[in-house]
Amino acid sequence: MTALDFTAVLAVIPMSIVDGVVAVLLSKTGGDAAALPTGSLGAGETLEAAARRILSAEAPVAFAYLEQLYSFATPATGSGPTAITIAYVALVPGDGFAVPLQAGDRLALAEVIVPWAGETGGPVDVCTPGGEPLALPPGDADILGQAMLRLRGKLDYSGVGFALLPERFTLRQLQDVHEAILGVRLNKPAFRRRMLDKGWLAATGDRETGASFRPAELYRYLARKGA
Amino acid sequence: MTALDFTAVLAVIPMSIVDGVVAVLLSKTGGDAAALPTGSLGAGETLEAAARRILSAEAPVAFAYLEQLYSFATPATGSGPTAITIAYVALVPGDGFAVPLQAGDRLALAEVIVPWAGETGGPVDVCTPGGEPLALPPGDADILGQAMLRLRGKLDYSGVGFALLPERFTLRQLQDVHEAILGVRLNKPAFRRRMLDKGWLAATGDRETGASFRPAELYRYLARKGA
DNA sequence: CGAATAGTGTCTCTGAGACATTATAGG
DNA sequence: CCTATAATGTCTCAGAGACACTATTCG
Repeated sequence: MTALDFTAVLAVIPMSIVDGVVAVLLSKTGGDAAALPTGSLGAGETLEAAARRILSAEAPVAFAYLEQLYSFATPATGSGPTAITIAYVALVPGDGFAVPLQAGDRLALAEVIVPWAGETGGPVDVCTPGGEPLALPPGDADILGQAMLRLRGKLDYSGVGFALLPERFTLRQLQDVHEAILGVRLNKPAFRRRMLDKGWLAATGDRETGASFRPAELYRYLARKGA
Repeated sequence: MTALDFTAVLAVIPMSIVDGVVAVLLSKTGGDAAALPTGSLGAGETLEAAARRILSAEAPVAFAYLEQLYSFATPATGSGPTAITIAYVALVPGDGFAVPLQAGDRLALAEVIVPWAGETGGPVDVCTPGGEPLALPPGDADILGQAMLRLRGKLDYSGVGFALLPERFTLRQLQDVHEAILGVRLNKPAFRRRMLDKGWLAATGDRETGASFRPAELYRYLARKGA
């Protein structure tokens, strides 16, 4: 068997929590159409380095936690060579989507609607913050569904949730992240106990400001391996 | 950025449970050295089809459940192009390793030794059934570690364990699979309750034969989506 | 009947949901 | 004092570990 040549494409999924729901940054491709940001792998580049470079070019967020999702081969269509696409999830903390969205109009903020419960799996829908459905290229809805499935599965044993929060956060913010990803409402006392019992959190002693009610305490995430 | 050309390699990890421990089939590369079976992606081939073809060529087992594991780019070393390697896990049921091992001497049966507990992650060691350590190419121990991590993580919510068992099996065999993958001993009554409560199993009414003691009932796995 | 393993009943402990109660900020 | 939310105490229930016990097959 001889080694054939292929093109290598990376698809990056910039994800964050915006207004209490899971949101992604998409490249505008038309009026009500958008697509995942993509780019080509460079020679001598690792996959993660390429994903980070493409994210900076297409959706320049200040910081993101990257995790490889899935790879697939798109068989050659007539002329061109077969393309290998490697999908990466980029978890953006806090309100990191605000800056790239203001910087230009190439990007579209999209809300992710998960039409299945638990860890069933399958494609998801996306719409604008106003509720208008967005059209995606074939395959992108499945990739986004895989990303949601991965997030739901890793949420309560791996600390991916903290990649979506700022350095210091309240337990209510942490619960909002979990509820947005899981798509269910959680019990507050039980959630607090479970999080604190894991030993991943350190109280800072400081409290949030600007609230017109009792301010919540701010916590830090004690980084563990495996994100 | 122009699209560059890369070579695409698939690495397949044939895994099974042999004598109560996790075992892999490796290609012999020397006296005490072995490597994961690999092959090139063909034009117009999907990744899973290529992995299945390579498995048939390198380690011809009768049946295997395939699952994509991870992809990485090996930067070009001087002359050749950058290689993209996509790793697949092939779960082989029952004693499916027996036939390919007898068919030739290109293959080595190796036992996987996991030096970390739980879902810590990291490279693993391999040795012959006799206990002799086997040398692996750089990176292969990490890929095998990722495979073990994936198996441990998916074991109790996804039914991957059943891909390592024959069509009909006893609850003791199922428990042996779980104990081999998790590397811990499990409580029998609790394990039985948990498995039966999931609703994934159907009793066949038949019992195993050949035992010199009370024969156990045989169960079937009620296939669910997501393997 | 003895040996070996299959399969079950029961106690206990832990973790989580539900609900009520107390605490603390601004207006 | 009122309101809204933070934070906690307590009851209850479900799931799992531990352990002992019964059941069934072969020799």
